[in-house]
Amino acid sequence: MGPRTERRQQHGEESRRRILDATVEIAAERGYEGTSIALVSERSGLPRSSIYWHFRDKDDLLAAVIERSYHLWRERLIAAGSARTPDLDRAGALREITAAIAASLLDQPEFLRLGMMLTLERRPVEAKARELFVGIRNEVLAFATREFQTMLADVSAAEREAVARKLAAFMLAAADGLFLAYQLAPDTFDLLGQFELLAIVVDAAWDRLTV
Amino acid sequence: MGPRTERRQQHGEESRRRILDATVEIAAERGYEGTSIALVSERSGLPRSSIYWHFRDKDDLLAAVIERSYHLWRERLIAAGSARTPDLDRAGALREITAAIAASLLDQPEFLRLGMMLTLERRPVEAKARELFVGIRNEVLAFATREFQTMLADVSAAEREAVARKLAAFMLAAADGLFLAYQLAPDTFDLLGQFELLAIVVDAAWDRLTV
DNA sequence: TCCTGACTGTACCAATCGTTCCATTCCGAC
DNA sequence: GTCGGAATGGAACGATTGGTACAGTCAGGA
Repeated sequence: MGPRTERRQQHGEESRRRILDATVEIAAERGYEGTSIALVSERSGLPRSSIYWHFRDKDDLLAAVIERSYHLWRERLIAAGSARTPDLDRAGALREITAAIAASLLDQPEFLRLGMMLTLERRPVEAKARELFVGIRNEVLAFATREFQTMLADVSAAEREAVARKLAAFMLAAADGLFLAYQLAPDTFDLLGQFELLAIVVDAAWDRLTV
Repeated sequence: MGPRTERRQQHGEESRRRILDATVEIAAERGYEGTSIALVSERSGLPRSSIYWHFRDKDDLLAAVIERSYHLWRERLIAAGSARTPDLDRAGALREITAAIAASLLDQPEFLRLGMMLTLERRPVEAKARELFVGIRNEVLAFATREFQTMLADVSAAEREAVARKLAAFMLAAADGLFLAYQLAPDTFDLLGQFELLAIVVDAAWDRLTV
């Protein structure tokens, strides 16, 4: 890998990035079937043939978009969640977590938008992109479950995992729902306030499930 | 309207129903753009021209589908929610409500599936179908808010409406999220258990918001 | 028997779909 | 300058898209 390939790759990567930028924008607006290669070409300024040079086919392109938007969202979430106040009580910790999720979703909404669309769109030939999202989603759920388990020190080991899993699944699903409601009416839906309520609600459920 | 028109209308209504049946099935699977007239024709067994005889265009067809699936779901929800146990405490009442919602969604999932897809799909030319769903959704929210207000007798009138609206918005959004998670993994997601948890959670939030 | 209006069947339209092909351009290495 | 691979440009492909036009079928009323 001399400097030659580096420069060439820089040029190629730049085009690839522009294609992905255009695609994520379109796909988050119009779903899988609504994302046409012609529109991607038009909005990225690159010819159709370039798209097929960088990606095998449409399915491959959409999968790449999911992957990249996931990583962008994940970085944003980690950035928002890293500044944790030490020695916080459970309610406070939950409030910080939900605030971080809300911030990451406001900043990088494309990943979840796209993932939800792929969740709902059940085409006969299952798209690679959908499978990718399902896998990522399961990882996130497993991560949240582990986090909750460490916060459940006072519960017997037997029921700890079950409670943690149930709470994590609920919290993730509820966060999805709040995001969706926000997509429906961004001007009137109080996303941040609802995420605060989510923290309160999970905290309360904690008591009721473990007593 | 003599017997002649009746018979003819019966025939026509039958065709119209078959078209709507096929469309709702396809649209709930593939979204707006994925719903092609050719596929609707094939699955309903009626020629394309009949579809255009019954509906002005694709947009009109989709709007009709939304409307009918909403009414079907609504009937199912009312049926599930009408058998309310008298003199139940708040927690019990909430559990009955969430159970009714869960049952209606399991029985008539198409309405919410379709509505969510239209919520996420933001095409430049806003479809009539989407506006219809937004309107229905606002009605449901208003209804839930009113119901909650009557259950908030112990709260001062000033904050009663605000609290009821916030709780109703949260409950609806969370229900959407649970439904979505179930769509993602119907085999592993415990929809009924999660809806029970939703009842518990809203009951707990009630105390914390009104104290 | 003929008329009428609801519905069906066929053919057609321009536009767009995803994809392929291939000639051309670009640019660093030699 | 020449070579080679990365990348672009443009044309073309067969299939499918939503939509229109129109003739034909059918049943019931006059």
